[in-house]
Amino acid sequence: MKLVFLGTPEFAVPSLERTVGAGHEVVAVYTQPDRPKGRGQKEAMPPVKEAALRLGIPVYQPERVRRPEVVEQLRSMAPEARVVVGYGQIFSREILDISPRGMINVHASLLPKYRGAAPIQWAIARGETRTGVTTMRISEGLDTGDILLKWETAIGEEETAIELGQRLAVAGADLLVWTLADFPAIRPEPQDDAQASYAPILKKEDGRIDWRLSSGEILNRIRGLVPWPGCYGFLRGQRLHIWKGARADAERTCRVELPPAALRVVDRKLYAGCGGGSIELREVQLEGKKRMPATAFLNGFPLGAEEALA
RNA sequence: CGCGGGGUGGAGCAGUCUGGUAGCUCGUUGGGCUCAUAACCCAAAGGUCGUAGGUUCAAAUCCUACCCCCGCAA
Repeated sequence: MKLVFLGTPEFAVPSLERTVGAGHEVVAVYTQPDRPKGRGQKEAMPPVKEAALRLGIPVYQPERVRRPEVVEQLRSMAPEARVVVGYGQIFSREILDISPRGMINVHASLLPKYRGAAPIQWAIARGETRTGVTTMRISEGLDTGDILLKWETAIGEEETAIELGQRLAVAGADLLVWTLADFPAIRPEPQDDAQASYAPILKKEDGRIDWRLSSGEILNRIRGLVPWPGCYGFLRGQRLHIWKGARADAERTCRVELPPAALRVVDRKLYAGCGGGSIELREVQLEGKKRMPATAFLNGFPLGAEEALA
């Protein structure tokens, strides 16, 4: 099938690679423009662009896809369908109608659950035990299009958003190839809006831990919000990232009871109080420092008796 | 030239402003104590103080250049 691929992040790379691998003719890849990135503000190309260059596919990086000349360019390519995986720009009606089979999207959740920009992270952060990937036809709403295929999987108890993201990227790529192969036979199914939930784009502030939450809720956030924004509190005015936590009673029968946000060292382990109980902080990172095991952190940062996070 | 912090025995840090014997916590090794121990006591090993140059009687510390790591921001 003659296709145009639109995507940007790491998550979209397997979809692009497998689509090509399945024998489809990807005539062009659209992705976000190179942006100054990271420390030093160096220009960096999106992961999908790197993959496309590797595969020898022409890359287009319009500042705005909705501009008339870009729409015209897309139309002139006359693709049978267009595949969208995390492109990062909103499409106009005009664009949606260009190809006969429309635009096919891969979304990292079981729609209509977790519509939006960060379905993987929020599924974990909210304590879901199952999730999946969905292919759908893009409509004008936010992830509201008719569903084509779904694939479901369990979320591991210790699985992080990074790990789940990698799994779902591959699963999504497979599902996409299936969808393209069976396209004429698939009956698009409208989403049940009553069942919908949202996974809004993550903000730095989403990582700030509310220590009144239960230990389970906090641990879910720690797993779900990696690698960004991560979960954090403030210790003596400095940001302290919590990269890895564990149930306080995981290995021992003694529970450590602390008031919310209080920090305490027991048996060389670092505990933080939360709503009803506490969690063990396994891996932390003080602002400007490297991430390190809590034991290493404690060696160079002796904690007072009344220390607490804010 | 986006803002900022940092590179000191195996790990995490102090010491740098006010040059002059390299220190702390932990780990490691040996020994002791103990029914026992990740606990406690004693002892030991282990560092060209990121790299290169400069200033100085003397540089981890002051000056110059470079390399690497990290937080913010995007």
